[in-house]
Amino acid sequence: MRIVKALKYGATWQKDWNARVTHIIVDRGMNYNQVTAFLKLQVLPNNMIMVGEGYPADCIAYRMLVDPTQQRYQVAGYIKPAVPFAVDPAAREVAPSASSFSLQLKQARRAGTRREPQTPSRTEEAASTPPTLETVRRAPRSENHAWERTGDLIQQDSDELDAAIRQAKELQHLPLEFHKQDEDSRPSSPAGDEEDDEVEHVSKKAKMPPNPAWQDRFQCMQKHTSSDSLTNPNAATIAVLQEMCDHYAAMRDEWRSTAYRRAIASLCKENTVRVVTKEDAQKLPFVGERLAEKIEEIAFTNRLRCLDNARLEPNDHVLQTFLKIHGVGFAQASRWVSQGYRSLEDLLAKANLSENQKVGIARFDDFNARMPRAEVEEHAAVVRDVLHRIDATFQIHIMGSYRRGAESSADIDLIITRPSTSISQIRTVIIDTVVPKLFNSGFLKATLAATSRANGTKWHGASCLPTSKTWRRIDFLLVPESELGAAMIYFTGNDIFNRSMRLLASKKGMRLNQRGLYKDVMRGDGRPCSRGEKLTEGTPVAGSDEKKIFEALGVPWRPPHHRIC
DNA sequence: GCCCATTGTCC
DNA sequence: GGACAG
DNA sequence: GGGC
Repeated sequence: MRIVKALKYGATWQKDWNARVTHIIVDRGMNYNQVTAFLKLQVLPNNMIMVGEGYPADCIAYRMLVDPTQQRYQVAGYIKPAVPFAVDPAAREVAPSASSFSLQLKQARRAGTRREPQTPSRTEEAASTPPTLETVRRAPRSENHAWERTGDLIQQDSDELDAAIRQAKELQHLPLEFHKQDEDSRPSSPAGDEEDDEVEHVSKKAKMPPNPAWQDRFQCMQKHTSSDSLTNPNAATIAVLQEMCDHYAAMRDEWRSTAYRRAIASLCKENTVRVVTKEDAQKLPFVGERLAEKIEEIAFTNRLRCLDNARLEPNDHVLQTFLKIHGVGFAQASRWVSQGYRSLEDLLAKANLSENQKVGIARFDDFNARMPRAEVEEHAAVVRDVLHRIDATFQIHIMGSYRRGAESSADIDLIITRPSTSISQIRTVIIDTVVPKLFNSGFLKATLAATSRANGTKWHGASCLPTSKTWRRIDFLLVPESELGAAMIYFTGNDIFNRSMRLLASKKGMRLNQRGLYKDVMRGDGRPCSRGEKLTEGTPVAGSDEKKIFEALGVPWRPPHHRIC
């Protein structure tokens, strides 16, 4: 990552030891002797600049070549050559012969995100002492170079280097290693968390008052709408955190991204006062020390330095495109990228694709488009017509974002059920009759995941209205009456709300899935309610009625449009 | 140092 | 059994 | 990244 970044700002990267080399950037953890041994040198040539790994980052931050002789860039074991030559003005030019190669720091290409150079994004310590070239004192560049004296050009060990490059490329989607030092450099302050202690006490004593405090931090306990966004005094902070969240999501750092999402949710709830200090921020659930510092930084400076850095990350548009193909996840997308495929056309021509992926590519634009509510209803009506022509007691419920009240939806989620009818009977009708009929009428266009005859409950595919040519993703969930409530919770979502409900259930020794709520679940690690593989399925508590499931879980009822987390 | 939801289907 | 989806 |  550091190499890629430095290249973007105008550095050149020499893969062998040659006359163009001006700086040697040494990884933290390596010392001077290791470097010279690796380069097969007795001693570093006087004209060579050897600095620690933080140097390029600082140069980028300050938009200049900072003084490489500063203490913070010193490599362990390196004794600065006793230079002080008579300071000849000409000699103060930076490496004249080399500068023409690489030493002009250039602007990053993405111009939109840049700002004034005098506010470098570093810690206070660094910011207060902008390094300056004026202090640089070095010997004039010698004519006979060290590598010439040592005889042969060094046969660079390109295997090792290649391995490092491959590794760097593989690591580039991962967390922002680059910013670690930024975040760690701040001394942590003792934070007041007495409130939290009390919360823990309650749960540890295993007393279960009607609504113990420890439950309050679950997403499903709070009502959330999309509406209360612009009135929140923390809206600006939330927006910045959201962008970080999106960034980590794009990097496929699931846990960091959900951490941000949870913190954002807490901040959304705090809609009366503006959270400014990190002490206050840390009192919010899901906000720890580091997020609290970030919130404070945003409140004071209206921006976040590590987000500025994140924006510079080369986001791989090819990867992002591949990820939008139905049936393609991060594993496959990165495999294709590393195989050199650069476009959907490449994939069609060269990659071997699963059937679903073929559909996903052929209907790439269709599946990535959203449809208005009215169209969702039309699709459901087509299915309902066919179903009712067979048996009018079948019921269809439109679920998903539609039920949550969204103005547009990415797909159509339908629950199909019928009173006093077993799941296998429902399945037979749907798979043997309804689906074939819908294919014949031209409504259904493709099957992406068909339910197995034995015990399946879902059917995924694509549908298209006669008045349109855009294929839509459509899902059927086949549900017996006795499980309708649980299925509705499951299929209404959103995903965060579901996970929160299920997590809460497991904390209470129960289990929630699309079939029902179960109690007395024993899990493998001996602790009945926290985690681990379950040993017993548990006994059913509720399933047919959404409200009863909420009730049994101790969650205040929330209509679908308040389940947006 | 581990967990962070759970299940069905595809391959 | 991992990847992917919902 | 937070909670335990």
